[in-house]
Amino acid sequence: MKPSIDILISFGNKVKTFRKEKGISQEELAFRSDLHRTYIGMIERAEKNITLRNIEKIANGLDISVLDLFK
Amino acid sequence: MKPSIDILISFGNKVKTFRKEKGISQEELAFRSDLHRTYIGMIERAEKNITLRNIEKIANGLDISVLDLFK
DNA sequence: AATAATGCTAACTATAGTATGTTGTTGTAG
DNA sequence: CTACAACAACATACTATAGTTAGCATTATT
Repeated sequence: MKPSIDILISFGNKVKTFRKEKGISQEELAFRSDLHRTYIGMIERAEKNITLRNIEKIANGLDISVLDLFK
Repeated sequence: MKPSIDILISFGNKVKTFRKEKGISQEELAFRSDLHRTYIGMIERAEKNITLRNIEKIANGLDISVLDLFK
C-alpha cells in the first residue's frame, strides 16, 4: 500500500516545472507539442488522464525524453 | 527527425518482456493489475493508446516502477 | 490600467476501457 | 501421433472518458 502522490498530479507538476524551466507559456508548449492550449492547462492541473501518445508529444514539445517525465 | 520505434509498440514489448521474466500469463498480470485479460493482450500488441493511470496499474501488477517501463 | 497568461465551463467527437465469445497456437501427457 | 489444456490472438460491441475546441473569467506581469 503506497500512499503515493497521484500520478496525474505528479505528472502535471513535472510538465509545469519543465515548462517553466524552458521559460515558455502553456500556449507555446501547446504549439510545440501540437496540442491545444487549454489541454496543456488541464494536464498540468491533473484534470485529464493523459494517454501515452500525448505524453510523447509533450516530451517532444519540451525537448526532453519521456523518461525524464517520470524521474 | 528520429525514425524512433512507435511508443506504443515499445511499451507493449516492455510489458511483455517484464511479464515473461516474471513467468506469468496475460490473465495473471491482468488480475494483479486489476485490468481485463484481453486488454493486457491489446496493450502488448500495441492496439490501444494506454492512459497514465493504467500504465501505473500495469507497473504495479508487474511489481516494478513506472520509470522501468520507459528505460 | 493594459496586456499576457492561465483558469474554468461547457459542449461535442473520437477513442480508450471493458467484456464475451471464438479461433488459433503451443506445450505436454498418454 | 492424438488429445487435452493453457495461453494468446482476434472479432465485435458497448460505455466511459480522453481529446479537442470556443468563450469568458480570473490572475499575474509590466
